[in-house]
Amino acid sequence: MGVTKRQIFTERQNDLARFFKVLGHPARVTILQYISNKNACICNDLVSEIGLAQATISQHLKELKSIGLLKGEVEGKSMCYCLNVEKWTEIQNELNVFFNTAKSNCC
Amino acid sequence: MGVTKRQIFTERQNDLARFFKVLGHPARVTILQYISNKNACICNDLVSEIGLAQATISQHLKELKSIGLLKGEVEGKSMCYCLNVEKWTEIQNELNVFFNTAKSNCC
DNA sequence: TTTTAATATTGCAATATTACGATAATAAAA
DNA sequence: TTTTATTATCGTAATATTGCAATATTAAAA
Repeated sequence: MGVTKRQIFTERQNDLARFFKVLGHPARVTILQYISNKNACICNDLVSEIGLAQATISQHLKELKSIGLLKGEVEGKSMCYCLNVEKWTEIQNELNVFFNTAKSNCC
Repeated sequence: MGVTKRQIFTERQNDLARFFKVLGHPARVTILQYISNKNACICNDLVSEIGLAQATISQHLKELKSIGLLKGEVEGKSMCYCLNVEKWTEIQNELNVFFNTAKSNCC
């Protein structure tokens, strides 16, 4: 056992769950807050800002990139990460549709 | 290793992540959709509707209850689950604040 | 070219999650 | 009281996630 049975759900259900799941870690929430706060994009400051090892931060950034929430660009010898605002808005809208649909059906 | 370091994050960051995490499974997304669709509250239909064992569904319901998204009431020999609309709205608002704050800081 | 700085990847250990069968608990029905 | 139906909990196996040290990669600087 132990395998999530994705095949019994719709693509939309799986996609929604995937978005929620990636956002479902305090380090990733914090990374997103930090990057958006700095306006300018951020790279390794996260390591000193958040108390996690460089390898760990890098993994979390990878997850956030995997759903398109972050864009990373090479900037000299470091990486410049910034919010992908289009995707950000798209996901926010998706989640609101999910919430509003449920609410309107229910009550 | 393997333990999420919650102590290095704020309560709000942990709370947000917790909401996202609970919603981050396709079975739980599906359960919420199903319950809200039926308007009337639902209990064991979920087991036949979704292709998961009764014990598994029960665990997922427990998770959803743990963040207050569902209310469960005894109804004869079965349980009647329904959306906790106040909590639903509250969480939706929290998530929107998170999304909007990031967006307005960033761009 | 060699060094340095920043980031990514690999490999591993610890922990958490997912799922299910078996069983317990609960309440109505017989 | 006994049976039946429904839901919860326990125990366990499989898988996934988290975190870090060590190492690789990459590009500027010396």
